[in-house]
Formats: sequence, C-alpha cells, structure tokens
Amino acid sequence: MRMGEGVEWGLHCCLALAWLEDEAPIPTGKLAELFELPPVYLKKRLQDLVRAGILASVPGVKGGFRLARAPERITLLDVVAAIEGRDEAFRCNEIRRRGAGAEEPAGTFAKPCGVVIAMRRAELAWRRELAAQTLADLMREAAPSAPGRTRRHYARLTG
Amino acid sequence: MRMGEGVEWGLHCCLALAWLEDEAPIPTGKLAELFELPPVYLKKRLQDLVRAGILASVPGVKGGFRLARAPERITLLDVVAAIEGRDEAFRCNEIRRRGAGAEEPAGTFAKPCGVVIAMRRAELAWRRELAAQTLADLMREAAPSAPGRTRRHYARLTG
DNA sequence: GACTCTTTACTCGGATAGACGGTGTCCGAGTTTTGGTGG
DNA sequence: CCACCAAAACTCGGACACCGTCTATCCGAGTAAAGAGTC
Repeated sequence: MRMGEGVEWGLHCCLALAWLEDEAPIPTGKLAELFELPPVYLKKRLQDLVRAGILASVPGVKGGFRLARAPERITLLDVVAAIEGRDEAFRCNEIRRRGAGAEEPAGTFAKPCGVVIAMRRAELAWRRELAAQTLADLMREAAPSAPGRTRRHYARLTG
Repeated sequence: MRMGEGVEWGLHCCLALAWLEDEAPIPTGKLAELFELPPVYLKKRLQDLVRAGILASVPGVKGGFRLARAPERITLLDVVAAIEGRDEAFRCNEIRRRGAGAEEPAGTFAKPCGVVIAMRRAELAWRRELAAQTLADLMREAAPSAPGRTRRHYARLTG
C-alpha cells in the first residue's frame, strides 16, 4: 500500500502559500522552483486542491494560487482526500459469496463480513487522526525561522 | 491509495483454515476453489504468510497449509504487514531540503518536518487498530453457521 | 514380510508476461492584464 | 486624452507517453507419501 507523492507536495505547497499569504497569488512555476518539483505535474495536483475548495486559482497575468480559506479550517484529511481520492484503501470484493458461498440462500450474507468491518474501523481511526490536525497546527509546530526563510527565497525567485 | 486484493484473500483464507483446523493441511487448490481465486497467485500470497510465520506449509503429497499458531495470537496487522509490506504508506522525500532549502546551513532541518510527524501519527493509529483485532475476534463475530458451512463445502470438494 | 527404489503429487522459489495506476509532458481553449493604436 | 483592439502571460482541461507496481502464469528444484520390486 502506497500513498502518492502528490500528498507531500500538496501539504508543503499549502504551507508555503500560508507563509506567502500577502504575496498571493503565487504562480505554479515559482511554487515548483521552491521545492524543485516538475511544474506541469505539480499544477495537476494543485488543481485537485482547487476542485476540493482548498485553494483558489486566479487566471491571467500575475495569476496563480492562494489558500481559499483560513489555515485553521484546512485539515490534513482535506488535503489527502483531495489529492489521493476519497474511497477506502481496502476494497471488499465479497469473495465470501463466490465459489462455495455462491449456492447459499439469499440473506446468508446480509451482514457485512467481519473483515470489512475491521478494516473500515482501522481506516476510520486513520482519517480521524488526519482530520484532527489543521494546516494552522503544522504552521505552529514548524521552526520559527520557516516563514522568513520562505519569504526570502520567494523574493529571490521574483527578483 | 489502494490496498492489494491479497489482503482480503489472506484474511478469508486464514478464517477458512481456522474452521478447517482438523482437516489440515489444506492444499492451495482447494483453498482457491472455496473462493474462486486464481490458484497460483493465491499461493504466492500464502507463501508471504508462511514467511511471516502466520501459516505453516507442509510439502509432499497430502501437503498444504495450516495456521502456524492459535487464532488468538494472529492479529490483523500481522496478516496485512505480511502481505502488503511493512513500510509506511506515506514516504517522506524531504522536499523541504531541495530547491530553496538546499543552501541552508546543515542543522536547519535537524528535526523531522511536521508533515511527516502528522502522517506517521495517523498511520500509527491505523496500525494500532489493526493490531487490536485478532483472527479469533473475527471468528467470534462471524455468523454461527460459518464453521459448519465451510466444513460442508470443503468436504464436497474432496469427495 | 521387511526393506529399498521409483513414481507421484505436492510445495517452494524464481523468472516472466500483461494490466493498471501513478508520474510526467504537451497542447489547445479560455481569461485577464499589458501595451499599442486610432479617433 | 480616451476608447478600442491586439499581444502576452497565465490557468484550465484534456490527451498522450512512460514507468513501476500489482496481477497472473509458468517452470525447475526439492520433498514426502504411495506403490513396485527385491531379498
């Protein structure tokens, strides 16, 4: 089981956009330069965040991206779900109904099997933990030098 | 993010092996017939469980697989880790060090970034939930007719 | 009848091919700013 | 000086290769039970 790189990109970009709030909007290319990421592909992931209402995109010259709402109201689950998708990692194919279980009378498998229940419970715990942390929490726990560092580096890119 | 089908297969096969404890060992082919699964590929997944010490394989004629220890001592995390691997879903590529962060003095990024910490915390909650449930719990919560059903179907396969 | 050897049936481990999703790039369409042009 | 128009820069959305992983199969090697042959 593996999570795509887009999640890491998205979270760090959201952090950068939060630090650079007053310089917004930030174009994709500058954001990509900050982390040495492929610009076009990064844009695809940022568009996922726009679709989810986490970022807002400004078209035209001097356009770019900005946070669509306050960092306190952006949870990590929001970002993960926007980029990685909303369906569960474990997908039940109901193999208990195939083969031997095929001839059983209807109603035998009315209740979901324990395997699915257990897996769902685990994923729920995962989601709950992600939903409990916001972008603002990440900003608070980051190094105090992070905001200034980001602004300084960004200023050098535009200059 | 997606989990392979092998996890579902492995868990249901472990359940079946628990019900059929007195008929052990059960060959791969019979196990595959029970759920209409591709026999050779299923064997690969069962071998993963053997490597992890969850199942024991008996070679030779009338060989097959059996549980290597009591269902009370097999957690869902054991099965998932054996089949899906033990490394985390979120892999940190330290993109904060690339690009703008490349020229920073060593020691700037001594502490792991908050993104990794948050992700690890969520995955830990997931693992804890999986480790809290054993195969015996699944057996207890299954339909009371399940053991008999499984034994009856298996008897018909051998006959 | 007991022992040994061969056959058989199964597992084990690796090698291999195809399918699928994630990664990455490119291009055309739409939009807004910038800059020029004519009245 | 003002209004209008064209060019530039950017985002948006879709289409397209590439690559790694998952799915699935096959084959040779090893092992244990079953059966045949011999003493």
